[in-house]
Amino acid sequence: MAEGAGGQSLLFLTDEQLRKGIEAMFFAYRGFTADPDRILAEKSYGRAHHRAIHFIHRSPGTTVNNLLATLGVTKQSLNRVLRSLIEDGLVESRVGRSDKRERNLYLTTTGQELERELSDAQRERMRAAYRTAGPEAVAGFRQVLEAMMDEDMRRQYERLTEGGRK
Amino acid sequence: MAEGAGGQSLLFLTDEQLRKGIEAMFFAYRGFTADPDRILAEKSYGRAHHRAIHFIHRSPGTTVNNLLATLGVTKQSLNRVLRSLIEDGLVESRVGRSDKRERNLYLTTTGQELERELSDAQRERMRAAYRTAGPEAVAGFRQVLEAMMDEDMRRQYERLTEGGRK
DNA sequence: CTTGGAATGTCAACAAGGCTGACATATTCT
DNA sequence: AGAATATGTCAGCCTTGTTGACATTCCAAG
Repeated sequence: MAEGAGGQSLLFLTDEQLRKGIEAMFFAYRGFTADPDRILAEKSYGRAHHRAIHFIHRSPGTTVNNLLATLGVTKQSLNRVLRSLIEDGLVESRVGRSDKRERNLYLTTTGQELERELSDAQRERMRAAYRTAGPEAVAGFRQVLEAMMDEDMRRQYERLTEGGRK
Repeated sequence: MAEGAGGQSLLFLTDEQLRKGIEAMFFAYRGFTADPDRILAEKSYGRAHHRAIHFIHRSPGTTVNNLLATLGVTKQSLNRVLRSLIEDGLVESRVGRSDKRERNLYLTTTGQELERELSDAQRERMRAAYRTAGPEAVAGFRQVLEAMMDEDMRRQYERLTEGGRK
């Protein structure tokens, strides 16, 4: 039953299986953001701030335009978040060296501290999930997620993970 | 190097691996919601409407309180969304049979059509990802997602997937 | 029967964080 | 010199989350 031409079972492609995957994504993403959200709420920041901090940490010196592309929001939206982070002394914006129109973004010491706190919390949940599921499951997890991305996002993602710091 | 007491490699639990998983979740979730978002934008609905429609479809006759617990929002927030769906004739709200304080929620024919359109789009991307990654990867994907949920969410999730329609 | 509590709905106000459009400024490229 | 680029900013709008207050309706305990 439901055997493909190559004799391989395609039961994992039924609507029922796909629906389970969809609902798993929904609930898991809530868990994924829950811990940072709690920390951020105390400091009256939101997810938008977290995302900005995360990617500035990942690519220190990145420009505003780069960040816009990674986050997929408008400059007005990002600017609001960025302005508050700069005012609060978590992010530093330096005029570009070669091209003075650009602003290079860096985390300050305070910014790095918050980044640490947030990513520790998020990593801790991830680590627990990984440990529970085991290495083979983790490999599959990443494969499916990568296949689920849009082309542009996959490029962003690969640029980050391959070219990332060692 | 990095071998546990049982001789099993723990390299998949390094901060680097965890960070990749975190970023994969971020980008994949964008892809996950992209197709429904496009359809919803045309009809001037948002993700909140999609979520309500999805879970009413999954559990026809569910009460408002049930839906609140599943979605994790306040009744006021849900009520706004629900009201517009009822006004537009996508959702029907019937007074409860045994307990008349409760409202039982159902999709109308029109509501079912939109649900179909949305879930077709979302399933299509899921199917493509599943097919690319293969059945073993899918099993791992689900395992990690389930391990990532909060207790309450996992209960919600299991109640849905186990007790769900056949 | 009355009263307390539960479930629901509604109104108002507010905030975060998306969006668009328009415009200013500085800088670089042609 | 003029066009294009990168950024910032102002104003206004939308969705979707929040809290607080209050009305209604119904069930169940006293």
